Amino acid sequence: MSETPYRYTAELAGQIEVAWQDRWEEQGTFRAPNPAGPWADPAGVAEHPGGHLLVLDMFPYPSGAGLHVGHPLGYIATDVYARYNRMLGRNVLHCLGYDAFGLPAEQYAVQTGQHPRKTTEENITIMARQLRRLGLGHDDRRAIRTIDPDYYRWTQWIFLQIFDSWYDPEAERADGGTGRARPIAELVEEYRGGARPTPDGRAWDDLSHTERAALLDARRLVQSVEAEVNWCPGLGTVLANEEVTNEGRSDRGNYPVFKRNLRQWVMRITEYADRLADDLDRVEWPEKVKTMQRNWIGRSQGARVTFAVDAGEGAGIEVFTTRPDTLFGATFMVLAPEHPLVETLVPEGGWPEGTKDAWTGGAATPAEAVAGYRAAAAAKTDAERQDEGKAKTGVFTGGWAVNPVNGARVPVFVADYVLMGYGTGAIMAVPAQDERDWDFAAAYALPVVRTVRPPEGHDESTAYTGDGPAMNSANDEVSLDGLGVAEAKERIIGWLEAEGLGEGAVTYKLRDWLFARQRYWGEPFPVVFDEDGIAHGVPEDQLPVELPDVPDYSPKVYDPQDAHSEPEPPLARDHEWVTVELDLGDGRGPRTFRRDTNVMPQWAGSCWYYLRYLDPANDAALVDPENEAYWMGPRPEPVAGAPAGTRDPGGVDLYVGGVEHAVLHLLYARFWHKVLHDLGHLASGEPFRTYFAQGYIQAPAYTDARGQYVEAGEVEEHVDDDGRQTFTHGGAPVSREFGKIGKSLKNMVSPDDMYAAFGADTFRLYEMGLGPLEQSKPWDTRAVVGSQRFLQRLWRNVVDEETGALRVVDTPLDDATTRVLHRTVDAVRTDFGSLGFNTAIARLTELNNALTKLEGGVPREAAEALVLMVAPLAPHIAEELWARLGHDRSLVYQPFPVADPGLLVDDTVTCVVQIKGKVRDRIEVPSDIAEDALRELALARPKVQEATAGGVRTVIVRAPGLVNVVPA
RNA sequence: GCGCAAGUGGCGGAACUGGCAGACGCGCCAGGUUUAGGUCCUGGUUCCUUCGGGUGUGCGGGUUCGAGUCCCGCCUUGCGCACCA
Repeated sequence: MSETPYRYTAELAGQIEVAWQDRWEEQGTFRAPNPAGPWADPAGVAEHPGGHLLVLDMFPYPSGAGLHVGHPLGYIATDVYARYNRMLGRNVLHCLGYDAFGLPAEQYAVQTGQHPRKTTEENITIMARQLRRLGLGHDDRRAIRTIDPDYYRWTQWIFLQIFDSWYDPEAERADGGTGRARPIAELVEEYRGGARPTPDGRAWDDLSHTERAALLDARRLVQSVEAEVNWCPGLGTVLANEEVTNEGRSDRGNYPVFKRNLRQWVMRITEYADRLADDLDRVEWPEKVKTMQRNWIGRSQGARVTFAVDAGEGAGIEVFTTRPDTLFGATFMVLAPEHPLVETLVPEGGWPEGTKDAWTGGAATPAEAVAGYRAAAAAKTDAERQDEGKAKTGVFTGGWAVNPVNGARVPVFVADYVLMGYGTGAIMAVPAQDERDWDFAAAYALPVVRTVRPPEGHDESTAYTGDGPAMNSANDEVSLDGLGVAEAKERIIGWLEAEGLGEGAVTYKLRDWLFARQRYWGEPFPVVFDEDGIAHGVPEDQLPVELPDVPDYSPKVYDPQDAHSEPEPPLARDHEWVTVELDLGDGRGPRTFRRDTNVMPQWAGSCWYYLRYLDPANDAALVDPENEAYWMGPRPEPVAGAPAGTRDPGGVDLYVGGVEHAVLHLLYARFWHKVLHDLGHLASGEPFRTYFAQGYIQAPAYTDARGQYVEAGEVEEHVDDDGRQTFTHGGAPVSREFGKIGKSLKNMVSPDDMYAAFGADTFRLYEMGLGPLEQSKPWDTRAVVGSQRFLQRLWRNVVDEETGALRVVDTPLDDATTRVLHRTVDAVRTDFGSLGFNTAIARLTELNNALTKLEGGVPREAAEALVLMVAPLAPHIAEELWARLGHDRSLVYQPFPVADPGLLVDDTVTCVVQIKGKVRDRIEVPSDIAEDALRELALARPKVQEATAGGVRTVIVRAPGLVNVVPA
């Protein structure tokens, strides 16, 4: 029998933790009242005079491997923040659901031969157990799952809202801007009423069924387009641009991706490019993430200019340029190899007059040269094109164009440094002011005309891309000479527009969002096709379109290198499901349709889950508007750092998650949110007002002599004679590195092990105490014991380890401890409010240690305050101690301790006396000492006297803490 | 190549607007408790030192009475972008 049966061991911690988790669940402790909807509880809402707070974690994906110790970091942080805010009297909504559709689950299911629903649900069960054991204060009623028909019914509903919308760039918005999504029905009304003429002028009612559909489909925010897409044979599906890595491989699975022209569904996110870029000013996000989104959107301002072509009539080559001011320096043109005009430019027969040898690529005719170059370019992936470095290659097309500003004949080249996917796929080349064009000009002996005067000392063998006065830039009608870049741009655009040669223009790097996947495990499209191939949304009252339980859910995958394979969705194999009789409610009665066999990408479910959290049981709307306005509506004040005059867009109060979703999820969700806002479904204009990018926990991983990872748990550590650490695995030396926790580095550490060895509270405290939340930090299981010691001391300050009796005393706190207590309260409040949990823990540790050293037991006042302050971090032990201290209600809604400002300053402070900036002496002085008095006191000190024997040059006094004496 | 972060003890990290560098924790050292080990408790722990002090926040300069903090130039690491016209 142990002498300390009431010691706070991992075992006791476990008992306490599970008991409180049960109690919280039974009592619905963390259920946040809603103002409206099926769970309307206005009285409950009114009980929170402190207002409301919506705290959100990134939607977790239930992986088959279970959680590792890196996963809970953000969940713990938001839980601490949420619990702290509950104690401030706020109505806090915090919950967690599961993003459970998607590729990994499907891949896993295919591998194991089990249905993805089965494996997914098993994974959710495991993860839910692991998370529950952490003691997160989640509203358990709101744990939604994307794979549930009650959920994806609304995913499909949102899809239909977007499908049935068009973007009206002229429409005014409530926020004063122009451009917003409107229901397609309004477009129909405009056509029908004549407010908007049809392209050929016929009346709407005279158009055929298919003609009308074509007109509307061209305007919808979801469109089926024939476009160059990313085809991934290894996954058997097409992918969005955002899902393809820089190396031209799939984000998931790392398979090769090929460019293919295919007809596919896209969401017209490009219509929102400006707003997605501009509204970043209105949210509080890490600047890094805002920059990533801005780069991805890639907005650039410039002009479109048309160059007439020698050969054919009309057409001409349209280029986009950000430097229209340099038009006079355009000495040649370049088209992307895929550019459709290339063929029309190539003359029959041999090389035209003026062709230089370097331009021909050694071919006998332009046709041969161009065909050869295009074939070679087509055979390369984007990655291969880039791998070849910056060396410029290309061939002359044999065609000539005319520079519209000076009539100069300029040769037209094809070169793969111009990309078909950006701008118009054609450029005017201005070697003097563009490095790439300079390189090309140098390689192909093309002329260079400087049109911006470089500064003194500029290397004449390079392009000059900076600002400066224009030169060589005048014709009979317009002169830019002497103007700076900005003014020159403005003037030339004015002239181009007046002459009908071009116009100011904006282009974006952002492409429309390819939305369909030829896989099984996702939301089916709520779309059917009629006998004319026209797409119709499934009527709302017939949602959800349930994912059928097909016998063969494996996607048709191919050799990953087989670029010419074709996507084949698994749903297409279920002929019974594909063919359906429906009444669309359009007065034509039930008819036979063919279902769309694509499924939505994984992002679909995670684009709006935070909205469903607000009202998960609502079957009349995706969220009751009053609930959305309450939890997410705009706040009176804009976020910190927003430009003057900014209106708050609303959104989640705190969103915590990894930065890996900086462009994908965060951009898609903003897009959907804005569409729903435009259509009047949401009061908020942004989903995430404040986003905090957390760091990762890294764990040691070990490689053997061959560079292979070995199981980290089997590695032995040694210290050699020099005190250096060495590591061995099975006797053989291995080397250590730190990396992402997971199977591939064989360095998995499970929270389950931490629960067993220390308890959840210790684990929580350790993760929060490691360092700043935004930083990546190494995991060290051996150091966890420090957090356990803290809780053991806390426990011992309240409970006798031998008898289990209460140890606190009902004597008043001494003055010094009172001041320590109040200073701790003050510091901890500041730290909790700014997610500074590591420093909060340091302060609590100091207080705890101070109480430990008190003679004669810990006064109740201090013990209770400490328990309350520890509660957000280590809620179970805090609840247990609170109960043992005689309280019969949970401390979750207890007011957080308040510091008395009068107790934050001491009566006396230690003043530092410096001589020439070096600390030489200290004096105890009253904290309200006057400057002059302090100066006298300092100058009278023997050490100062000694140092200033030769006189005093100056004395700096910063009462009451510092005096710096500078001897002459 | 361009852009953005960050470099502080053996380790993770503290340090508000320039004002006692190293809070708190791990590890390590010493002492106490214990038959012993572990636990727990107390103290110590930048480096050098002739024990007076000197030195010290990636490197080199600068501003200042005073610099981890501000300025200039480098180095290293991490992240993002990378022919985007």
